[in-house]
Amino acid sequence: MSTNIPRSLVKNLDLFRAVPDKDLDTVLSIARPMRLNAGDSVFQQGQNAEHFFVLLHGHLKVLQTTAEGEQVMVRYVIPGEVFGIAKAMRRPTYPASCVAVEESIVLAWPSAEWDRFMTGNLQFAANALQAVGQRLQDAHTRIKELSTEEVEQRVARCILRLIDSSGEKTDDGIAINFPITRQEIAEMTGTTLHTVSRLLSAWKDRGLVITGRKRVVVRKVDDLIRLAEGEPIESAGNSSTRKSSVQPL
Amino acid sequence: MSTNIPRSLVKNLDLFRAVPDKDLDTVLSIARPMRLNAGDSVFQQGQNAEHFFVLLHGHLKVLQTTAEGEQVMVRYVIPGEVFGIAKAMRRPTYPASCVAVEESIVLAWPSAEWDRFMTGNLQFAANALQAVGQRLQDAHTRIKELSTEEVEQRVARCILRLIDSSGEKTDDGIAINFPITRQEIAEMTGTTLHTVSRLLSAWKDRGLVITGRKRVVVRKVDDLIRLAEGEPIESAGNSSTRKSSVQPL
DNA sequence: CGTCCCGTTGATCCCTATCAAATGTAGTGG
DNA sequence: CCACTACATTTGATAGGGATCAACGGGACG
Repeated sequence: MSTNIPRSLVKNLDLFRAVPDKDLDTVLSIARPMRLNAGDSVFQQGQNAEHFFVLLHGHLKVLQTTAEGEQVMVRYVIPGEVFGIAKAMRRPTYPASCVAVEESIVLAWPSAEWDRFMTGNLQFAANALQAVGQRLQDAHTRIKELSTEEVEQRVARCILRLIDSSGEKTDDGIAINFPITRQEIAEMTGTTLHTVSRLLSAWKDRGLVITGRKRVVVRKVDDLIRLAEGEPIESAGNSSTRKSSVQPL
Repeated sequence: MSTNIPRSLVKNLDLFRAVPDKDLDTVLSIARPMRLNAGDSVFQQGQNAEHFFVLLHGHLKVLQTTAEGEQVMVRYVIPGEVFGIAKAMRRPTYPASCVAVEESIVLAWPSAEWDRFMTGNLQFAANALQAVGQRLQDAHTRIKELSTEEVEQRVARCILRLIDSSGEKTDDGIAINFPITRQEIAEMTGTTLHTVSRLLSAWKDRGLVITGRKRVVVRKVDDLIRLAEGEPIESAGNSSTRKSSVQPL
C-alpha cells in the first residue's frame, strides 16, 4: 500500500535525521496523516497511548490538568517535533492532553511501530533519545525559572521563546505566528491571565509590544531581553541591536 | 583487564535490565569506581562532559546555578540511577553541577563508551530512553506543582517523595535516610530556608514530624499526604488523636 | 445585532520573601 | 574535656508581589 506522503516531508525532521531512505519509505508507508481544527484534541490525559505523532504544520499545546481542574501548559509543539511517545517510555497512557491551537496537520503511527523503528534503525533510537533529552533540559530550565524568577521575567522569556520558534517579521515588528490568548501565556508561565494582561498593557504603554486579541507583536526585542534577565528598564531608549538567544520552550 | 566489580552490582540496575551477561562484563571491564565524600563534586555545570555515571551508594544532588548565584536542585540521585549522560543527548558540556550530599560511591565510564553501549545493545538504548522519559515526567510534574500549588503542599510532597525513595523505618517513624538541610529542601521546592523552617516547626508542633539538624522523621504520613493534596488539617497536636472532622466551606 | 469570548482595570488581601538576630549543634584543636 | 568556630535552625517584624474578587469594554462570528 502506498501513501502519497512525499519522503521530503519527514526527511528533514530531527527524529529521522540520518535515517536511510529505504527505512524512511517504510516509515511513511505506515504513517497516517490527520488534519485538526483549532481546539481539536489529539489525545487526552490518561487515554491509552495508541499512537505517536509528528507535527507537520500548525501549533499544538500539551496540557496537564491538576486535581482542581487548573491547566498547566507543559509544552508547545512546533512543526517538526514528535509528541505522544508515551509508549516509548513504557507508559501505557498519555500523561497529558494535547490540543491544536490552530489548524494543524500531524502524522500518526501506531505505538507498536515504535519498537520496530527502534530496533530497525539505531540512528532512530539515538535521535529519539536526543529529542527527549532536549525536552528534559527545557523542563529543567523552566523549573529553575519558576523557582527563582519573578512573573515579569518569566512572561518576557516566554514571549521571547515564542517569537524565537514561531516569530514572523511584520511591518510592526516580530509577531507570534499563531493565535495565543492571555490565558495560554498564563498557563505557560505559572501565573494568571490578569497578571499577564497587566504586564502586556504596561509593555504596550512603553512601546515594547503591540497587542491585540490573541495577538502579540514585539517591537523592541532587546528591551524585552533586558526584562527577561531581570535588569531594570531605565529610559525609553531605542533599540534594535541584539541577537535573540533564548532557550526554547 | 579485569576489575573486581562484581557483576551483581549492575545487573539489577534499570539501565542494564535485560542486558546479556557477556555485554555486562564488557561494561564492567571499562567502569571505573569512585568514592566521594560529602560535599565532593562529581562534575560542574559547563564542564566538558567526559564521563557518565551510575550511583551505587549514597546520595547526590544535581544543581543548576542561576545568573544571580541562586541554586536550584533539579534532581536528587538515588542509588541505581544514571546521571551525567549529557553526551547521550549530544551536549558537549554538563548542564548542571552534581554534588555528593553524603559519602557515596559511583561508577564512571568515558562518554565515548555511551555510543558503543547504544549500538552494541538495543535493550540498553531502550532502557536509557525510558530512564530519561521518566525524568521528563517527573520534571513536568514538578512544573505543574510549582505553577499551581502553595509552598506548604510542595514541601509536604517533597518530604513524602524523599521518604518514598530514601525512607528508613525507625522507632520514631519514617526517617529520611541521609542528612538534608532546610536549605536543600528549599532548593527543591522553590522557596526559602526560612519558610521551610517555619513549616517544619509548625508540623513538629502538631506532631506530624520530628526534626533535627539535617534530619527529618515523619510520624504521621497520612496527615502529610493530606497536606500535600491541599486539604487543611484540623487535628490537635496531641499524640494519637485521629482526625475526625473537617469541613472547609 | 446579539452573544460569546477575550481582554482590561480597579480594589483588596494574604502568602511568602526579606531583613535581622538570637539560639543550637557538630566538629576541631589545644 | 572545653573553648572556639562554623554552620544550621528558629523566630520576629515588615513589606510587597501577585492572586483573587468584581465589573466593564470590545471585537468576532453566527
